[in-house]
Amino acid sequence: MAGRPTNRDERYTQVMEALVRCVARYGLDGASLSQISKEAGLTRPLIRHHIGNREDMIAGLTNYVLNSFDDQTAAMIAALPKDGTLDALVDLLFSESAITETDLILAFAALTARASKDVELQQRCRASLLAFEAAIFDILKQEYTDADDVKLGSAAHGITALYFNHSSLAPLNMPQAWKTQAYAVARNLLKELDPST
Amino acid sequence: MAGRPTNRDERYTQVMEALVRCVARYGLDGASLSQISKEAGLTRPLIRHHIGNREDMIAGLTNYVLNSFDDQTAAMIAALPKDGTLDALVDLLFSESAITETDLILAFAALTARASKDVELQQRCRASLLAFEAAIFDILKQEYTDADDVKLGSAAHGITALYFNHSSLAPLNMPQAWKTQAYAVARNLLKELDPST
DNA sequence: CAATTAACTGTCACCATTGACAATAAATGG
DNA sequence: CCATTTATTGTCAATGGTGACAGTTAATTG
Repeated sequence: MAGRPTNRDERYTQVMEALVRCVARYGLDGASLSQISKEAGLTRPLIRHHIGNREDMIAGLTNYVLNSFDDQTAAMIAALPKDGTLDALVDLLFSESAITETDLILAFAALTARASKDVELQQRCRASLLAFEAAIFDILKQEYTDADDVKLGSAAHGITALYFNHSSLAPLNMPQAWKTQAYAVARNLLKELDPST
Repeated sequence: MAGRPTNRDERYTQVMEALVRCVARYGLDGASLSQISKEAGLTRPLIRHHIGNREDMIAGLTNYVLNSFDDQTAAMIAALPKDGTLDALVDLLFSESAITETDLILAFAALTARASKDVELQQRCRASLLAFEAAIFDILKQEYTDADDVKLGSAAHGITALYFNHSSLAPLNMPQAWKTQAYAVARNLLKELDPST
């Protein structure tokens, strides 16, 4: 006989989404559990019941952020069309509609800053980042099959850097001209790979 | 008649340097005043005597970080040699010896993340960042006097993004191959400006 | 040496946050 | 309708951090 059905998974993501927003704005230790629970629309004792104490929460956040980032990387590959791949890629990374994912990158950055004190965290963040860069590389490779791998690697690195920088500086609300420049530079990096020039 | 000579300036920078390190590792709210004072080699009541309460400290940090960043920008321009300017620039930004300044960029990033809630901070960070990018632009302009301003702007933007990304991800202790790629991409951006190709 | 000024230390009360637990309400199976 | 399981709420003691102040020591001038 089974009792009341659990909603742990639902509550879990509910809290994690709120936590990502809080961490993006206030840092890993900047928000109290009350603030977080308020952001999640829940009570403080309730999030404790479902997730645990603060330590458990940031452990959960780590998993959530890194998994989400990896999932996003995989989804990015899957979502690209057969033709016009590169334009679609640049749009995907630098369009305004990626606001939700901006908080994820900011939370990733917050974890990154702490990684200097936590070897395991350091390794996991590094792996996710390298996987992202490798994914970009694969996409470029698929488009420019006969290009030099070194050049492809450089382009992938540059685009990754532009993307992280673009997302990390989102809170500064940079002028439109600055944002469009990110587009332009990304395109320039790709253009240089084009064998027709 | 004057009493004991003041050492406020000395203590001030002493605390600020410690604070930059703490903020870089633990975030704006991640370190207690005791930790900070310990990092500075002082007692907690003493840093209060010289600087004030926590609010005063982060206000001081904001000024310190942004001023230091602006100073660094100015010093960067001044330090460049007459010939081989661009190689020197890339070395200056991406060499290993810039470890001290890495914490400054990380602190800058911490302030940036909070800027979404503080309009004045947002403006100041934005101004510093744009000034940095403009400084890079001027350096490039000086070297390639007859190049297109749009292309120069793109290159300046790209180098800035690479530099911030490189510094922000320093805690991840990325592999050497990754770091040298930052060099390579920066050089590629400059190479494209070269009229001889 | 006296006076003065400021650095430095010791200490304490206050308060927000946290962790924990008991009690209640809700939903499901038999 | 009962038993069971879990969500949800209410509440409280303990902890840690903060702010503040009184008191002490050190350095400099006349």
